[in-house]
Amino acid sequence: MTGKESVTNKPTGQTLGEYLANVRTSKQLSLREVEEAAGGIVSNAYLSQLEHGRINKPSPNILHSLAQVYGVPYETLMEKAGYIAASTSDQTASRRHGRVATFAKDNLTNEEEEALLEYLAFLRSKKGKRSP
Amino acid sequence: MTGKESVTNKPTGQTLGEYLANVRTSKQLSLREVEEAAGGIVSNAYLSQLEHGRINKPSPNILHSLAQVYGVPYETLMEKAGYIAASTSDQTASRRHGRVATFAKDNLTNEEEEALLEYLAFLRSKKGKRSP
DNA sequence: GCAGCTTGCTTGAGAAACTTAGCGGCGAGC
DNA sequence: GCTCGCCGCTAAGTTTCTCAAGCAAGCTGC
Repeated sequence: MTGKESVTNKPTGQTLGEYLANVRTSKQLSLREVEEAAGGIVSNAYLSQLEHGRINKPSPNILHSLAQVYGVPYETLMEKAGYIAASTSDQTASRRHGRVATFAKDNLTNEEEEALLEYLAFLRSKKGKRSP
Repeated sequence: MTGKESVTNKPTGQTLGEYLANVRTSKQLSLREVEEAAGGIVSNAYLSQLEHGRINKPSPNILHSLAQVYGVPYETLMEKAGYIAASTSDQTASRRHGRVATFAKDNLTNEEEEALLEYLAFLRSKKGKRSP
C-alpha cells in the first residue's frame, strides 16, 4: 500500500505473522532470500504460512533461525509465538543451569562418556536395586 | 583396533535412542519424571518413541531440553540425531570439551563412583595418552 | 501488440513430528 | 485375597513442515 515501511515498536497487537512480515518487508527480502539466508532451515512456503498466521506454534528452532536472519531478538519471537508469557522484559529466559558437573569434567571424551554410561548401566542392572 | 567394546556394543555406534535410554536408566529416572523435569516439553510417550528409534529427526528444541535434563552435552545429541556430521573418532569431538556434566555426583553411590573411576583408569590405560 | 522467461508469493497434498488417552503389568498398602 | 498407583508402551489423532506445482506481475525481444 502506501510507501511507508518502518519497524514500528508496537509491543502488543502484532501477531507473530504480522511481525515477521513486517520485518521482512522492511528489510526488503523475498521469501526465497530468507530461506537461503537461513540455510534452508525454513522453506519459503512455510514462511508464507507463518506470515499468514496459519501456524500456531512454530518450533523454537525455526524461530531462532529467523531471529538470526532478521537480526531481531530471539526472545521477541518466542514471546509472540506464545512460548513465554509476555513479561515486561525482566528476565527473559530462565538461566538456571543447575547441573552439577562432577565426574572427570576435565577430560572426558565422548567415547569415554559413552563407555562409562554403559558400564554404569551394567553395574546397576546387576544390582537391580532402586533406592528411593 | 582397540578392543574396548567389551562392555556392550560399539561405543560410537550407539543410536540416539540407545544413548538416551542409557542415560535415563543410569540416572534412574522414569519417562514421566523426565517429562516433568523438562517442563513438559517432551511427553513421556514421545520419549519412549525416541528411545525405541521410532523418530528419525527430533527437533533440536527437544534435544536441547533433554541435554539439560540429562546433563549431557547438547552437541552429542545433535550429532547422534544426524544434524552435524558424526565425528569419525575423536578429533572433532575433542576440539572443545569441558561442559561435560554427565555424572552428577549425587546420583552416584560411593561404590559406583569408585567403580567408575577404576574403569575409567582402565580405559585410559588401554588407550594410552590423551592430549589436551 | 503478445510469446517466453524470470521473480515473488501462495496453495494442496503428504510425510514426518509430536500429543493425548488409554492399555497391561507389577509392586505396595488396606 | 484385591485395589491403587506408577511404570513403560502403543494406537490414534493433531500439528508442524516440505515438495512440487500453480498464479500473478514485470521485463525482454519480436
